[in-house]
Amino acid sequence: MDKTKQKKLAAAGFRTGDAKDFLGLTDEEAAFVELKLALADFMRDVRVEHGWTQTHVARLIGSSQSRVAKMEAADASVSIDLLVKSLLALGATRKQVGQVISRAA
Amino acid sequence: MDKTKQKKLAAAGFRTGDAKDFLGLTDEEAAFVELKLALADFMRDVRVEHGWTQTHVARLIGSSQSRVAKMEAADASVSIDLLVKSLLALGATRKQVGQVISRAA
DNA sequence: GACGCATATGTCGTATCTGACATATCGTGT
DNA sequence: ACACGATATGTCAGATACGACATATGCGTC
Repeated sequence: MDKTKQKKLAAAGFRTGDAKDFLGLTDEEAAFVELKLALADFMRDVRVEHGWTQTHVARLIGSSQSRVAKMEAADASVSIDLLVKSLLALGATRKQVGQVISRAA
Repeated sequence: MDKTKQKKLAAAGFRTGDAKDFLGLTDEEAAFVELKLALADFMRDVRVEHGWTQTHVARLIGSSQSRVAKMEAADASVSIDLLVKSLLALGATRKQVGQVISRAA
């Protein structure tokens, strides 16, 4: 597993290296986490491409800078609902969201 | 708006015909609801194609029949997280989920 | 190395989602 | 008309996600 992904999975609430994950992380769970990471990355891409700060994005979507940071980090406390709603609020289309999810890691 | 979609939007917690919706339902909100409806429909398709009852699906995903019914109805109380997790647990792939979301209504 | 700005992390009270249960409605066979 | 399996709807206590705030870390510029 490459280091970047490992770091992100860790941030998402899964620690690589302890027994539970290697033994118990099912295919669905892995797919779910990667799907969430893809949305989080896309969220950051959209923001950076517009040259926006996290604080500005927070204003646009009616949230706070800290939550935006957690969204981009795919923190365990952020839902896919929030990511999708936020992306749509930032101007992404439903089609784009679907494509981001479809794309293989 | 066709009657079927109208009924579903209503079930999803939006009542057509009152002022708030026609005045205040933004494009993002509409896109979000339709995205959720697409997942709900897909959930039903997967179940029916396998010839499963809602009770059986509930067992497979560790939930209850009533929640499965609400998922398929895109009830306001079900999250996209739950829909996606459930679909993955039923054997749908991340790619399929993305395609369902991408597809236009 | 102090300042300013952007991003990350921790915590908290409240709001929303969850599975479960009860119960209602539908559909179909007898 | 009745029974019965499947699906829908209402409700609730506990679980989880939310925005907000405080604070920490990074990172250029002076």
